[in-house]
Amino acid sequence: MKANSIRARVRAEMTDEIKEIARRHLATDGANLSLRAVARDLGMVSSAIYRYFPSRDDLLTALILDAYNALGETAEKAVSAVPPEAHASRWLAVASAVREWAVGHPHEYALIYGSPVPGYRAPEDTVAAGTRAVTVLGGILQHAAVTGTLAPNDDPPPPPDSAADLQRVGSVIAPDVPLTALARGLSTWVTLFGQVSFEVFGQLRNAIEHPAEFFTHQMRAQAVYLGLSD
Amino acid sequence: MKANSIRARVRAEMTDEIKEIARRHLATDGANLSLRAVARDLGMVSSAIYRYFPSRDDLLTALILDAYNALGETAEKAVSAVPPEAHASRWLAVASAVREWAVGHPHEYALIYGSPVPGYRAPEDTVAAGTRAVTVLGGILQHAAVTGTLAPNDDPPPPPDSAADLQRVGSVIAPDVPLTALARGLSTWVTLFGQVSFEVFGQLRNAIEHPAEFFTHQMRAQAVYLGLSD
DNA sequence: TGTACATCAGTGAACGCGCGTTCACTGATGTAC
DNA sequence: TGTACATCAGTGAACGCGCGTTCACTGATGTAC
Repeated sequence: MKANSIRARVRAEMTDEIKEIARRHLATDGANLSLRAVARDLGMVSSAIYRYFPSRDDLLTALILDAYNALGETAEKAVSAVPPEAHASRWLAVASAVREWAVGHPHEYALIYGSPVPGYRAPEDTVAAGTRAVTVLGGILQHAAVTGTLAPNDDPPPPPDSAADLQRVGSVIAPDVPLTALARGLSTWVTLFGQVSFEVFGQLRNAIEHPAEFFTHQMRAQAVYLGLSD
Repeated sequence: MKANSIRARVRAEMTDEIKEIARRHLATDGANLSLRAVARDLGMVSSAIYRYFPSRDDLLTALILDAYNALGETAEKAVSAVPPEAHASRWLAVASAVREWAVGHPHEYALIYGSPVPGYRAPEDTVAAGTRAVTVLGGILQHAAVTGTLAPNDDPPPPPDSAADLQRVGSVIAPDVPLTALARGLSTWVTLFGQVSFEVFGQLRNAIEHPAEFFTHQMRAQAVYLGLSD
């Protein structure tokens, strides 16, 4: 039993090491990661990897899952470091944490928010992990709504199909947030990732030379747009 | 001379056909497109392609350039179909055109707005082609500003570095638009592409089931945010 | 207008390489009695 | 506690494949006199 758990621990460490090296290879190979190259860096023969991952795609799936969870955890940690009533600051903390993680892990970010890998179909559990981060924003809006500090807006109501979509999304993570505020929430969420993608993917080159400052300024404006304050 | 131009025309047609087939291959291979597969589909031997493109990377560059220009042209056409004073409608037309092009050409969209291709460095002329689309939004804002119909906002002024960035960007395409409006413009631009990327890259799956309607609603809100009206 | 020559498109073989995955194997580590 | 057996990690060879690029070539098309 004890001996068995040692074996299990070694196995877990080895699995982590494989993923760690594979992550490093994302920088050079992108999503068409080479198992053999990873094995080479590990000093093993390529077939040895099959003791840990049944195929290349499974290794990729593990990396994707890890990336979603790392980003989700980052967002959760960032939000919990700010008092719950400081809604605007909470939002700013989440947004900055997302950006910093992405800038610090550009290839992992590309894996989950970049072009889909052709021929690769993400399993269900990655989808679940992918919702951790949005849920954090939902929580902020919900808290602001129930404490009566969410500034109202006079946007026109969303059209019926969108209203249904928003209702469904909101019912899980932010049931007390009005539809028009939810719409703004999603818009802001999209803006956050649009901003991060533009920066990480190099779309701001020759335009914005101080992306961090610009980002903060834009996200502060989004806090106002969302109706959040401290 | 005349005979020469026939040869030139045939050559141009062949070049187009290669690119056309290569574009089709983007769907299955993504950015690591196979020259040999393209040649196979053309019914030629793989080395024949080298008569038209000096290397695989040059073919890729041509595709990227074409994609930027196709998107830019789409945006320019969309805007010119709406009267210049109808600023909100012009914006909506541009946004919808961008989305429709992206949804209709998802792999070309991924090529220019997705994850950067590892090891590939885009030449300068692609950067220039990449600005065609934003320039259209700049033109709308500029027209609204000079005709005095751009609704003012009371945003705080951007911090110094961002102000300089915005100044530089704006001086070319929208010199009479105030800085805070430029900041909103960029934010909206980012939101547009964030929204499109989320849809095309499948990030909205299991959330927004009617993306077209949702998109229009969001872009209408952005028109208000920008201070545009008809 | 007719002919000699130059240009060009496309061929086919070859180079050297890397890839994912399978399989029978060795030897070490853990388990059961 | 000691031994026979089962489990497991890692090896090394092999399979069948695809890739980008080069090169000497053939034959058709265009150019110059």
